[in-house]
Parts: sequence; C-alpha cells; structure tokens
Amino acid sequence: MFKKVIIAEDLDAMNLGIQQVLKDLNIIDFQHSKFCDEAFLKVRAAIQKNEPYDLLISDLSFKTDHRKSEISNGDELIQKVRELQPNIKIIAYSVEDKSYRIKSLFENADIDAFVLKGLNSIDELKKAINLISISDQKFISPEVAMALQEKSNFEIDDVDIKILKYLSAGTSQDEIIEIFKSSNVKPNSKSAMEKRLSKLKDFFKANNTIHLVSIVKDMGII
Amino acid sequence: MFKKVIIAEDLDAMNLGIQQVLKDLNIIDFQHSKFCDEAFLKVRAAIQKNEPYDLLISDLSFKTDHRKSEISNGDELIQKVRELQPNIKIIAYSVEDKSYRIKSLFENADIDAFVLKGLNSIDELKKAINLISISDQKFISPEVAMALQEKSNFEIDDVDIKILKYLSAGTSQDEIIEIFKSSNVKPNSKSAMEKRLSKLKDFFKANNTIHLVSIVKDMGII
DNA sequence: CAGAATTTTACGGAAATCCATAATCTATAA
DNA sequence: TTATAGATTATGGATTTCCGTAAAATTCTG
Repeated sequence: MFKKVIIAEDLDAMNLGIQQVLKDLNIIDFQHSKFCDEAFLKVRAAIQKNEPYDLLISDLSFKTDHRKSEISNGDELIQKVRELQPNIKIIAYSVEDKSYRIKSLFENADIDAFVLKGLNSIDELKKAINLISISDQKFISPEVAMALQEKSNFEIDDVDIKILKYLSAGTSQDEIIEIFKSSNVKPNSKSAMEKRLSKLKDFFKANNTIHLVSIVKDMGII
Repeated sequence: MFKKVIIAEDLDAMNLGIQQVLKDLNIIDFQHSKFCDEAFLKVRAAIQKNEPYDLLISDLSFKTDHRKSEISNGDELIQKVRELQPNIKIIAYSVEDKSYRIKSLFENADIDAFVLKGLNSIDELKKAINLISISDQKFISPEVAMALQEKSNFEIDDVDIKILKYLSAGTSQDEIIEIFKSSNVKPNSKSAMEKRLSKLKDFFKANNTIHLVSIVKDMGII
C-alpha cells in the first residue's frame, strides 16, 4: 500500500472526503494542496529530501486564483509531475466525463487511474488506490470506461481546435484566414477552412456553425 | 440553531464534507439525498409527518441520471421546495459563480444564503448556517457578493433566453420564427428576431452570433 | 520519372445573416 | 377622437456563410 500521498484539490469540502478515504485505508502520511503550483513544489521538495511521494491524487479543474500561477489546471500539473517523477502513481479524480480529455490523460500523461467524481466515487477511489498500489494495471470508472475504447477514425488536429477557438471568440472565417496567413499556418485558404468546418459539422452532427461551437464547448474540447 | 436539516448533493465526497460541518455545529438530525426528486419527496414527507425540515442545503448541478427525473437541477429543487414550504431556510452551495444565476436565486427562489464552494467554503458554510439560524439576514460568499449589486439596465427576458437556447441547439433563425409562430410566442417576425439578436450582441459585446452564443454559454445563462 | 491519389486552392451560385430604413400597429394621453 | 411615442413588422441590399464543382498543387507509388 502507498506510504506517502499528495492530494491536489481546491475545494475544501471535497478534500475532507478524500482524506477520509485515505484514513480508511490506513494511509496516514498524506498532504494536500489547494493550488497546482504548491502541489508541484511539494512533489519536487519531497524528491530532493529523498522522501518522494508514491501517489498523487489530483483534481482537474481548479479555481483561478488572483495571484498568477504557473500551473493552472490539473492536466498540466499531472503532466509536469509525470515528467519530474516518472515512477509516481497518479490518479485523476474529477467530474470531467468527456472521453476526449480522459483519453488524452491516459495517452499523454500516462495516468494510472481515472476516477469520476460521482454518486459512488468514494468506493471507486478506494478500489483504484488498492489496485494500482499492488499492480501496474490501470483503473477507470465504469461510467467512462468506454472513453478508452472509442477510437474515432476521424482525428481532430490542432488546426481544427484553433479554428473552433477563434470562432467561439467571435472571429469571422475571413479574419481567421488572414490570421493563419500572417502566422504561416499551413492550410489557409477559404476553401480549406470551409472544408474543415464542413467535416467538423459532419462529425459532430451539427446543423450549423453556431451549433458546432456550442457542441464542442459542451464537450470541453475548447 | 437548526434542528432538522436536509442536504441535496450528488457527489459523495462532497457530502462527507458537508456532514462534517453539521456535526461540528452539533446538528445531528440531518439527511442527504443524491437526487433532486428524492430530496423533494423527503421534504414533502416531513411536512406530512408534521416534522418539517428547517434547513435545506442544496447543490445546483447534479449528474444526470439514466432514470428520468422530474427535477433535474438544484435551481428547480429550490424553487419547488420554496413553494411547498415557504418558511424553510435555504442555502445554495455551489461552484456556480455567475452573477446572473446567483441573482436569480435570491430574487426568484428567495434563498437565504449562497455559499460558493471554494478554498474556504467550509468556514463560510458554518457562518451562513449560524447567521440565518438566528436572523432573517441573507448570507452570500464575499467572492460573489457583488453579484447582487450589479443591476443591468438591460433586462434579458425569457424570449431572449429561448432564442439563445434554440440557436445553440442548431436551430436557424427562420426555424425559430416558425416555432414561435406555431406556439404563439409574441414577437415572431424576422425583424423582431434580428433586433433582439442585435441588442443581445450589443449588450454582450459579441462580434457575431457564434460569439454571442459562446459568451452566454460561458456565463451559464443557457 | 510518370501516373495516381490526395490535399489544397479557386470559383460561383444559393442560402442565411446582417443592417439600415420605412411602414404599420398599439397603447396611452390630451 | 386624434396625436404621438413605442413596439412590431416589412423591405431590400450588403455581407457572410454554405456547398458543390473543378482546377492546381502536393504527395505517394511503382
């Protein structure tokens, strides 16, 4: 079982719940941070003291603070911790249920478990901790398990995301083309833009561009 | 101090935190529901048994369940409980920080306190409970206190919301007009629609309709 | 290198939206 | 009743988006 755990979670009420879980599992050496930056510093300090954490439980979304922070969300924190300490086990514990993001956490940050905050998440969190403490298996909440199976034949690339972000920020298609041209983004013709949008609308089953932006916003893609 | 409390909160980890607060305040008679419908039924049952609750602490957003539910979110629950039992005290406890929605809770559902889930929300929750238990004062988390001051000279009415919702669902302006006509919504001409949209875009400083929908989605208005 | 396949770009007409102006309707007060 | 202000609707033209077709460019393949 894990000996030393760090929790990154901003909501204090939620923190209490997680700590209860750890106590139930007889894990007594744990610390928590309400800020990503702080959590990262603690991880680094622990390594330098040669007493590294062996488990990170991190939320994904954090309240944006008045003070400027290096790391603004859980995804980034997880990514940086993984780079710093490749052997640490990481559990993402979040209400985020969009397969796109969950998939990316497993693929890019190589997390060990994804537990969906929900009606029975405390049990799942316990299960996840137990499982990954004794093996290298991955744990994922059943409600979102299919997220990993879903392989979309259609890949959304960075340019697509860029276009969608510009659109949702009120930029017209022509303006986006101008921006792309002046910043040397590869396909930058009116036709290419229209074709991309058409594909996106097709893929997301959107009736029009407003609908498309609305959908991808809901999905957390932008 | 309150004698009998009901909590409506779906996330179990969060529930633990709230229950800890109540215990700290020596409130022992409390129940919680993970579903809005269930919470409402409990409130009604308590009234019929002549042992009504004197405090409701409710989250705003709930996981949508597979089973169809009458009441789908905290706003509706609060509204219905307020109608059923006008003298009950109500605390909304949520991460929602959009002034539009908070304002509406105080004005339409006459809630007694709004506590923002955050870094120090447990203290605030205690303060809120203490305050409204001994007086009829309102409590609101300092982070969002200005929400109530903000008086917008421009009123967004139900038709505006309806239009924005239809737009974000992929309905074209012409289609919305048809829908309005066949359901006898008052202003239902192309011009009226365009004028409304123009005012909304002006008010929200949106460049175009995509931008507008994007903004109001971010603000939680739709 | 030649040819094929794919991607990018160009073009044009249809449709939708945007925007300003004017006409019509409605309610209220003199 | 009539005048007037405000709201609703109508109209038309400019702009933008939509969508299909086709040319041009690039990449892939043998």
